[in-house]
Amino acid sequence: MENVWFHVDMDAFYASVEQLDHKELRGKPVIVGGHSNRGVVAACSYEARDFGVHSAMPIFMAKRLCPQALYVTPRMNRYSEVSRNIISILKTFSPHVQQISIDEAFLDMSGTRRLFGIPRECGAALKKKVYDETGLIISVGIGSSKLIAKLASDYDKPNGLCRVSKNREIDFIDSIALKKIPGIGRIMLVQLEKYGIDSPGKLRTYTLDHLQRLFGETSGDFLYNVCRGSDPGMYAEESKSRSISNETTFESDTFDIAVIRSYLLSLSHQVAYRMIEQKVHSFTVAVKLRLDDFSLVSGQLTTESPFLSAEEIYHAAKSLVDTKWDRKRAVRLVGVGLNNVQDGEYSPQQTLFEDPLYSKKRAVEKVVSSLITEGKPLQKATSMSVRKKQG
DNA sequence: TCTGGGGTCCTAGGACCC
DNA sequence: TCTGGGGTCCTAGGACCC
Repeated sequence: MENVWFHVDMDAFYASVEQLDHKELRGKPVIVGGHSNRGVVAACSYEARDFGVHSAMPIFMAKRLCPQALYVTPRMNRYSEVSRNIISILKTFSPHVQQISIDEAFLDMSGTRRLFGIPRECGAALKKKVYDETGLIISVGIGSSKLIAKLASDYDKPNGLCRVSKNREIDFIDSIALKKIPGIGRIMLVQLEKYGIDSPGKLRTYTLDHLQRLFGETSGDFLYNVCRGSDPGMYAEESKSRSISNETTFESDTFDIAVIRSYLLSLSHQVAYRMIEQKVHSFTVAVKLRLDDFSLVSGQLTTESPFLSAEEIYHAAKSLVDTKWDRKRAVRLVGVGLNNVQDGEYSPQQTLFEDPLYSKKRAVEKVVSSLITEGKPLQKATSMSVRKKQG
Protein backbone atom coordinates (compact mmCIF):
# COMPACT_ATOMS: atom_id res chain seq x y z
CA MET A 1 0.00 0.00 0.00
CA GLU A 2 1.28 3.40 -0.93
CA ASN A 3 2.05 5.82 1.87
CA VAL A 4 0.09 9.04 1.73
CA TRP A 5 0.97 11.93 4.02
CA PHE A 6 -0.80 15.26 4.30
CA HIS A 7 0.93 18.27 5.79
CA VAL A 8 -1.44 20.99 6.94
CA ASP A 9 -0.19 24.51 7.50
CA MET A 10 -2.40 27.34 8.70
CA ASP A 11 -1.72 30.41 6.62
CA ALA A 12 -0.33 33.47 8.49
CA PHE A 13 -1.96 31.88 11.49
CA TYR A 14 -1.85 34.48 14.29
CA ALA A 15 -2.59 37.34 11.90
CA SER A 16 -5.46 35.42 10.30
CA VAL A 17 -7.04 34.74 13.70
CA GLU A 18 -6.81 38.44 14.51
CA GLN A 19 -8.45 39.34 11.21
CA LEU A 20 -11.14 36.78 11.87
CA ASP A 21 -11.87 38.11 15.36
CA HIS A 22 -11.58 41.80 14.44
CA LYS A 23 -13.42 42.86 11.30
CA GLU A 24 -11.58 46.18 11.13
CA LEU A 25 -8.28 44.34 10.52
CA ARG A 26 -9.46 42.48 7.43
CA GLY A 27 -7.79 43.40 4.17
CA LYS A 28 -5.16 45.41 6.04
CA PRO A 29 -1.50 44.87 6.85
CA VAL A 30 -1.53 43.30 10.31
CA ILE A 31 1.59 42.60 12.33
CA VAL A 32 1.43 40.42 15.42
CA GLY A 33 4.38 40.84 17.71
CA GLY A 34 5.88 42.20 20.89
CA HIS A 35 5.03 45.81 21.63
CA SER A 36 8.52 47.08 22.36
CA ASN A 37 10.97 48.00 19.65
CA ARG A 38 13.12 45.12 20.86
CA GLY A 39 10.60 42.57 19.67
CA VAL A 40 10.29 40.71 16.41
CA VAL A 41 7.37 39.94 14.12
CA ALA A 42 5.66 36.75 15.31
CA ALA A 43 3.32 36.68 12.32
CA CYS A 44 2.01 39.07 9.69
CA SER A 45 -0.85 39.13 7.22
CA TYR A 46 -0.26 38.73 3.51
CA GLU A 47 -1.12 42.41 3.08
CA ALA A 48 1.91 43.20 5.29
CA ARG A 49 4.12 40.77 3.39
CA ASP A 50 3.55 42.85 0.26
CA PHE A 51 5.66 45.51 1.97
CA GLY A 52 8.52 43.09 2.55
CA VAL A 53 7.63 42.33 6.16
CA HIS A 54 8.18 38.74 7.28
CA SER A 55 8.13 36.82 10.51
CA ALA A 56 11.19 37.00 12.78
CA MET A 57 11.95 40.46 11.43
CA PRO A 58 12.72 43.06 14.14
CA ILE A 59 9.68 45.24 14.86
CA PHE A 60 11.51 48.50 14.28
CA MET A 61 12.39 47.31 10.79
CA ALA A 62 8.81 46.30 10.06
CA LYS A 63 7.70 49.76 11.17
CA ARG A 64 10.13 51.30 8.73
CA LEU A 65 8.90 49.14 5.84
CA CYS A 66 5.22 49.42 6.69
CA PRO A 67 4.44 52.30 9.04
CA GLN A 68 0.72 52.07 8.36
CA ALA A 69 0.51 48.47 9.57
CA LEU A 70 -1.73 47.65 12.50
CA TYR A 71 0.29 46.20 15.37
CA VAL A 72 -1.34 43.60 17.57
CA THR A 73 -0.08 41.99 20.78
CA PRO A 74 -0.19 38.19 20.54
CA ARG A 75 -3.08 36.39 22.29
CA MET A 76 -1.61 32.94 22.62
CA ASN A 77 -4.57 31.52 24.53
CA ARG A 78 -6.88 32.38 21.67
CA TYR A 79 -4.52 30.93 19.04
CA SER A 80 -4.22 27.72 21.03
CA GLU A 81 -7.99 27.47 21.22
CA VAL A 82 -8.39 27.90 17.46
CA SER A 83 -5.54 25.46 16.88
CA ARG A 84 -7.29 22.80 18.98
CA ASN A 85 -10.47 23.33 16.94
CA ILE A 86 -8.67 22.78 13.69
CA ILE A 87 -6.84 19.73 14.97
CA SER A 88 -10.14 18.18 15.99
CA ILE A 89 -11.44 18.72 12.46
CA LEU A 90 -8.32 17.06 11.06
CA LYS A 91 -8.98 14.09 13.29
CA THR A 92 -12.25 13.45 11.46
CA PHE A 93 -10.14 12.67 8.37
CA SER A 94 -7.47 10.48 9.92
CA PRO A 95 -6.98 8.59 13.17
CA HIS A 96 -3.31 9.41 12.96
CA VAL A 97 -2.77 13.18 13.32
CA GLN A 98 0.60 14.42 14.52
CA GLN A 99 0.64 18.04 15.58
CA ILE A 100 4.14 19.49 15.26
CA SER A 101 3.52 23.10 16.22
CA ILE A 102 0.62 25.41 16.97
CA ASP A 103 -0.12 25.82 13.27
CA GLU A 104 1.12 22.63 11.62
CA ALA A 105 0.19 18.97 11.57
CA PHE A 106 0.80 15.77 9.64
CA LEU A 107 -2.00 13.36 8.75
CA ASP A 108 -1.32 9.78 7.78
CA MET A 109 -3.85 9.28 4.97
CA SER A 110 -2.55 5.91 3.78
CA GLY A 111 -5.39 3.59 2.85
CA THR A 112 -8.18 6.15 3.14
CA ARG A 113 -8.97 6.33 -0.55
CA ARG A 114 -12.18 4.36 -0.40
CA LEU A 115 -13.41 6.55 2.40
CA PHE A 116 -12.38 10.02 1.21
CA GLY A 117 -11.53 9.64 -2.49
CA ILE A 118 -8.26 10.35 -4.22
CA PRO A 119 -5.77 12.44 -2.21
CA ARG A 120 -6.34 15.69 -4.07
CA GLU A 121 -10.13 15.55 -3.64
CA CYS A 122 -9.65 14.65 -0.02
CA GLY A 123 -7.29 17.57 0.49
CA ALA A 124 -9.84 19.92 -1.07
CA ALA A 125 -12.56 18.55 1.21
CA LEU A 126 -10.32 19.05 4.22
CA LYS A 127 -9.64 22.66 3.30
CA LYS A 128 -13.34 23.31 2.77
CA LYS A 129 -14.35 21.80 6.07
CA VAL A 130 -11.77 23.83 8.01
CA TYR A 131 -12.87 27.00 6.24
CA ASP A 132 -16.59 26.35 6.72
CA GLU A 133 -16.20 25.60 10.41
CA THR A 134 -13.57 28.15 11.42
CA GLY A 135 -13.32 30.75 8.66
CA LEU A 136 -9.60 30.07 8.34
CA ILE A 137 -7.61 29.11 5.28
CA ILE A 138 -5.08 26.31 5.36
CA SER A 139 -2.55 24.99 2.89
CA VAL A 140 -2.31 21.27 2.28
CA GLY A 141 0.67 19.40 0.89
CA ILE A 142 0.43 15.76 -0.15
CA GLY A 143 3.29 13.34 -0.68
CA SER A 144 4.58 9.85 0.02
CA SER A 145 6.63 11.04 3.00
CA LYS A 146 6.42 13.73 5.65
CA LEU A 147 9.27 15.60 4.00
CA ILE A 148 7.60 15.78 0.59
CA ALA A 149 4.23 16.68 2.13
CA LYS A 150 5.80 19.49 4.13
CA LEU A 151 7.61 20.94 1.13
CA ALA A 152 4.43 20.62 -0.92
CA SER A 153 2.29 22.58 1.54
CA ASP A 154 4.78 25.43 1.32
CA TYR A 155 4.86 25.29 -2.47
CA ASP A 156 1.80 27.28 -3.45
CA LYS A 157 0.90 29.07 -0.28
CA PRO A 158 -1.36 30.76 0.64
CA ASN A 159 -4.50 28.69 0.17
CA GLY A 160 -2.40 25.96 -1.39
CA LEU A 161 -3.22 22.43 -2.39
CA CYS A 162 -0.28 20.61 -3.86
CA ARG A 163 0.20 16.95 -4.48
CA VAL A 164 3.54 15.54 -5.52
CA SER A 165 3.26 12.12 -7.08
CA LYS A 166 5.89 9.50 -6.46
CA ASN A 167 7.50 9.67 -9.89
CA ARG A 168 7.86 13.46 -9.75
CA GLU A 169 9.58 13.73 -6.41
CA ILE A 170 13.12 14.37 -7.65
CA ASP A 171 11.94 17.01 -10.15
CA PHE A 172 10.00 18.61 -7.34
CA ILE A 173 12.97 18.67 -4.95
CA ASP A 174 15.09 20.19 -7.69
CA SER A 175 12.62 23.05 -8.07
CA ILE A 176 13.13 24.04 -4.44
CA ALA A 177 15.84 26.35 -3.12
CA LEU A 178 18.13 24.81 -0.50
CA LYS A 179 17.18 27.43 2.08
CA LYS A 180 13.54 26.32 1.84
CA ILE A 181 14.39 22.84 3.04
CA PRO A 182 13.61 22.41 6.72
CA GLY A 183 16.80 21.67 8.63
CA ILE A 184 18.98 23.81 6.40
CA GLY A 185 19.38 27.14 8.12
CA ARG A 186 21.57 30.19 7.72
CA ILE A 187 24.77 28.61 8.99
CA MET A 188 24.43 25.37 7.03
CA LEU A 189 23.65 27.36 3.89
CA VAL A 190 26.91 29.29 4.20
CA GLN A 191 28.85 26.07 4.75
CA LEU A 192 27.26 24.46 1.70
CA GLU A 193 28.07 27.50 -0.40
CA LYS A 194 31.68 27.17 0.64
CA TYR A 195 31.80 23.90 -1.27
CA GLY A 196 29.90 25.33 -4.20
CA ILE A 197 26.72 23.48 -3.26
CA ASP A 198 23.84 25.75 -4.17
CA SER A 199 21.06 23.35 -5.15
CA PRO A 200 19.64 19.97 -4.21
CA GLY A 201 20.96 18.62 -7.51
CA LYS A 202 24.54 19.63 -6.64
CA LEU A 203 24.12 18.04 -3.26
CA ARG A 204 23.20 14.76 -4.94
CA THR A 205 26.58 14.56 -6.65
CA TYR A 206 28.23 13.95 -3.26
CA THR A 207 28.50 10.50 -1.73
CA LEU A 208 27.22 9.82 1.76
CA ASP A 209 30.76 9.26 2.93
CA HIS A 210 31.94 12.57 1.52
CA LEU A 211 29.06 14.54 3.09
CA GLN A 212 29.69 12.91 6.44
CA ARG A 213 33.33 13.85 6.31
CA LEU A 214 32.43 17.45 5.51
CA PHE A 215 29.49 17.94 7.86
CA GLY A 216 29.68 15.19 10.45
CA GLU A 217 27.83 11.91 10.64
CA THR A 218 24.37 13.18 11.48
CA SER A 219 24.26 16.23 9.24
CA GLY A 220 25.89 14.34 6.40
CA ASP A 221 23.25 11.65 6.62
CA PHE A 222 20.53 14.27 6.74
CA LEU A 223 21.80 16.11 3.65
CA TYR A 224 22.30 12.90 1.71
CA ASN A 225 18.69 11.85 2.28
CA VAL A 226 16.94 15.16 1.99
CA CYS A 227 18.17 15.93 -1.54
CA ARG A 228 16.87 12.54 -2.69
CA GLY A 229 13.43 13.19 -1.30
CA SER A 230 13.76 10.41 1.22
CA ASP A 231 12.58 11.26 4.67
CA PRO A 232 15.64 11.97 6.79
CA GLY A 233 13.72 10.87 9.87
CA MET A 234 12.58 14.29 10.95
CA TYR A 235 9.41 14.81 12.92
CA ALA A 236 9.80 11.64 14.95
CA GLU A 237 6.61 10.67 16.73
CA GLU A 238 8.10 10.75 20.19
CA SER A 239 10.87 13.01 21.32
CA LYS A 240 13.71 12.00 23.58
CA SER A 241 13.78 15.05 25.75
CA ARG A 242 11.34 17.52 27.11
CA SER A 243 11.76 20.87 28.76
CA ILE A 244 9.68 23.70 30.15
CA SER A 245 11.05 27.21 30.14
CA ASN A 246 10.10 30.86 30.34
CA GLU A 247 12.23 33.82 29.44
CA THR A 248 12.01 37.60 29.21
CA THR A 249 13.94 40.26 27.39
CA PHE A 250 14.42 43.45 29.41
CA GLU A 251 13.31 46.80 28.04
CA SER A 252 16.94 47.81 28.37
CA ASP A 253 20.10 45.87 29.22
CA THR A 254 20.96 45.76 32.91
CA PHE A 255 23.81 45.12 35.33
CA ASP A 256 21.44 45.30 38.30
CA ILE A 257 21.48 41.95 40.09
CA ALA A 258 18.39 42.88 42.11
CA VAL A 259 16.41 43.41 38.92
CA ILE A 260 17.72 40.17 37.45
CA ARG A 261 16.79 38.23 40.59
CA SER A 262 13.30 39.62 40.71
CA TYR A 263 12.78 38.37 37.16
CA LEU A 264 14.31 35.01 38.09
CA LEU A 265 11.74 34.73 40.87
CA SER A 266 8.84 35.57 38.62
CA LEU A 267 10.05 33.21 35.88
CA SER A 268 10.52 30.45 38.47
CA HIS A 269 6.88 30.83 39.45
CA GLN A 270 5.76 30.63 35.84
CA VAL A 271 7.79 27.48 35.29
CA ALA A 272 6.60 25.90 38.56
CA TYR A 273 3.00 26.65 37.69
CA ARG A 274 3.32 24.90 34.34
CA MET A 275 5.13 21.96 35.93
CA ILE A 276 2.33 21.45 38.46
CA GLU A 277 -0.43 22.03 35.93
CA GLN A 278 1.05 19.49 33.53
CA LYS A 279 1.66 17.01 36.36
CA VAL A 280 5.34 16.54 35.56
CA HIS A 281 8.56 16.74 37.51
CA SER A 282 12.23 17.38 36.90
CA PHE A 283 15.59 17.08 38.64
CA THR A 284 17.31 19.68 36.47
CA VAL A 285 17.01 23.47 36.60
CA ALA A 286 18.52 25.54 33.81
CA VAL A 287 19.17 29.24 33.42
CA LYS A 288 19.91 31.23 30.32
CA LEU A 289 21.37 34.71 30.02
CA ARG A 290 21.68 36.62 26.81
CA LEU A 291 24.24 39.39 27.17
CA ASP A 292 24.38 42.78 25.50
CA ASP A 293 26.57 41.43 22.68
CA PHE A 294 23.94 38.73 22.07
CA SER A 295 26.26 36.02 23.36
CA LEU A 296 24.66 33.29 25.40
CA VAL A 297 25.60 32.02 28.82
CA SER A 298 23.79 29.00 30.19
CA GLY A 299 24.02 26.69 33.12
CA GLN A 300 22.13 23.80 34.57
CA LEU A 301 22.03 21.95 37.83
CA THR A 302 20.86 18.41 38.44
CA THR A 303 20.04 17.33 41.96
CA GLU A 304 19.17 14.05 43.65
CA SER A 305 15.67 15.10 44.60
CA PRO A 306 13.26 16.78 42.21
CA PHE A 307 12.35 20.45 42.26
CA LEU A 308 8.94 20.72 43.84
CA SER A 309 8.32 24.42 44.16
CA ALA A 310 9.00 27.81 42.63
CA GLU A 311 11.06 28.58 45.69
CA GLU A 312 13.39 25.65 45.06
CA ILE A 313 13.65 26.42 41.39
CA TYR A 314 14.41 30.04 42.19
CA HIS A 315 17.19 29.18 44.62
CA ALA A 316 18.89 26.94 42.07
CA ALA A 317 18.46 29.55 39.34
CA LYS A 318 19.86 32.28 41.56
CA SER A 319 23.00 30.33 42.44
CA LEU A 320 23.50 29.35 38.80
CA VAL A 321 23.40 33.00 37.76
CA ASP A 322 25.77 33.91 40.58
CA THR A 323 28.36 31.44 39.34
CA LYS A 324 27.88 31.76 35.57
CA TRP A 325 27.56 35.52 35.13
CA ASP A 326 30.87 37.36 35.56
CA ARG A 327 29.10 40.78 35.49
CA LYS A 328 31.39 42.09 32.78
CA ARG A 329 28.58 42.47 30.26
CA ALA A 330 25.06 43.75 30.78
CA VAL A 331 22.22 41.24 30.59
CA ARG A 332 19.65 41.50 27.84
CA LEU A 333 17.50 38.42 28.50
CA VAL A 334 17.03 36.03 31.37
CA GLY A 335 15.40 32.62 31.25
CA VAL A 336 14.57 29.82 33.69
CA GLY A 337 13.71 26.27 32.72
CA LEU A 338 13.43 22.63 33.67
CA ASN A 339 15.21 20.02 31.55
CA ASN A 340 14.63 16.27 31.28
CA VAL A 341 11.05 16.75 32.37
CA GLN A 342 9.36 13.48 33.26
CA ASP A 343 5.70 12.56 33.25
CA GLY A 344 3.79 12.19 36.45
CA GLU A 345 3.93 14.03 39.71
CA TYR A 346 6.95 12.94 41.63
CA SER A 347 6.00 10.18 44.02
CA PRO A 348 8.35 9.81 46.93
CA GLN A 349 6.96 6.38 47.80
CA GLN A 350 10.11 4.62 46.60
CA THR A 351 11.73 5.91 49.76
CA LEU A 352 9.28 3.81 51.82
CA PHE A 353 8.61 6.86 53.91
CA GLU A 354 5.96 9.27 52.82
CA ASP A 355 7.61 12.66 52.95
CA PRO A 356 5.22 14.60 55.17
CA LEU A 357 6.34 17.87 53.67
CA TYR A 358 5.86 16.81 50.11
CA SER A 359 2.11 16.90 49.63
CA LYS A 360 1.74 19.94 51.82
CA LYS A 361 4.37 21.86 49.93
CA ARG A 362 2.93 20.88 46.60
CA ALA A 363 -0.55 22.02 47.63
CA VAL A 364 0.68 25.38 48.85
CA GLU A 365 2.75 25.79 45.74
CA LYS A 366 -0.22 25.15 43.51
CA VAL A 367 -2.15 27.99 45.10
CA VAL A 368 0.71 30.46 45.17
CA SER A 369 1.78 29.80 41.62
CA SER A 370 -1.74 30.03 40.27
CA LEU A 371 -2.27 33.37 42.05
CA ILE A 372 0.92 34.73 40.57
CA THR A 373 0.42 33.56 37.04
CA GLU A 374 -3.17 34.83 37.16
CA GLY A 375 -1.57 38.25 37.44
CA LYS A 376 -2.42 38.75 41.10
CA PRO A 377 0.07 40.76 43.11
CA LEU A 378 3.61 39.59 43.32
CA GLN A 379 5.19 42.47 45.11
CA LYS A 380 8.62 42.91 43.58
CA ALA A 381 8.33 41.29 40.24
CA THR A 382 5.03 42.70 39.04
CA SER A 383 6.21 46.16 39.87
CA MET A 384 8.98 45.47 37.38
CA SER A 385 6.29 45.09 34.72
CA VAL A 386 6.71 41.40 34.16
CA ARG A 387 4.20 40.54 31.52
CA LYS A 388 1.88 37.64 31.91
CA LYS A 389 2.71 34.82 29.53
CA GLN A 390 0.19 32.68 27.79
CA GLY A 391 -1.05 29.63 29.48
C1' DT B 1 19.11 46.08 10.79
C1' DC B 2 20.67 44.40 15.70
C1' DT B 3 17.93 40.43 16.44
C1' DG B 4 11.11 37.26 20.90
C1' DG B 5 9.78 33.20 23.16
C1' DG B 6 9.17 28.37 23.37
C1' DG B 7 11.01 24.44 22.04
C1' DT B 8 14.21 19.98 20.02
C1' DC B 9 18.39 17.99 18.71
C1' DC B 10 23.47 17.61 18.22
C1' DT B 11 28.35 17.97 19.58
C1' DA B 12 32.31 18.01 22.34
C1' DG B 13 34.62 17.67 26.55
C1' DG B 14 35.16 16.13 31.30
C1' DA B 15 34.22 12.99 35.25
C1' DC B 16 33.82 8.57 36.60
C1' DC B 17 33.63 3.52 36.29
C1' DC B 18 35.19 -1.08 34.86
C1' DT C 1 54.83 5.57 37.13
C1' DC C 2 52.42 5.74 33.18
C1' DT C 3 49.16 3.65 30.73
C1' DG C 4 44.08 1.24 27.29
C1' DG C 5 39.46 1.38 25.63
C1' DG C 6 34.59 1.59 26.18
C1' DG C 7 30.45 3.16 28.37
C1' DT C 8 27.52 6.43 30.73
C1' DC C 9 26.24 10.65 32.62
C1' DC C 10 26.46 15.55 32.88
C1' DT C 11 27.26 20.12 31.08
C1' DA C 12 27.74 24.27 27.88
C1' DG C 13 26.90 25.98 23.73
C1' DG C 14 24.97 26.30 19.27
C1' DA C 15 21.90 25.30 15.00
C1' DC C 16 17.47 25.13 13.81
C1' DC C 17 12.25 25.24 13.87
C1' DC C 18 7.62 27.91 14.16
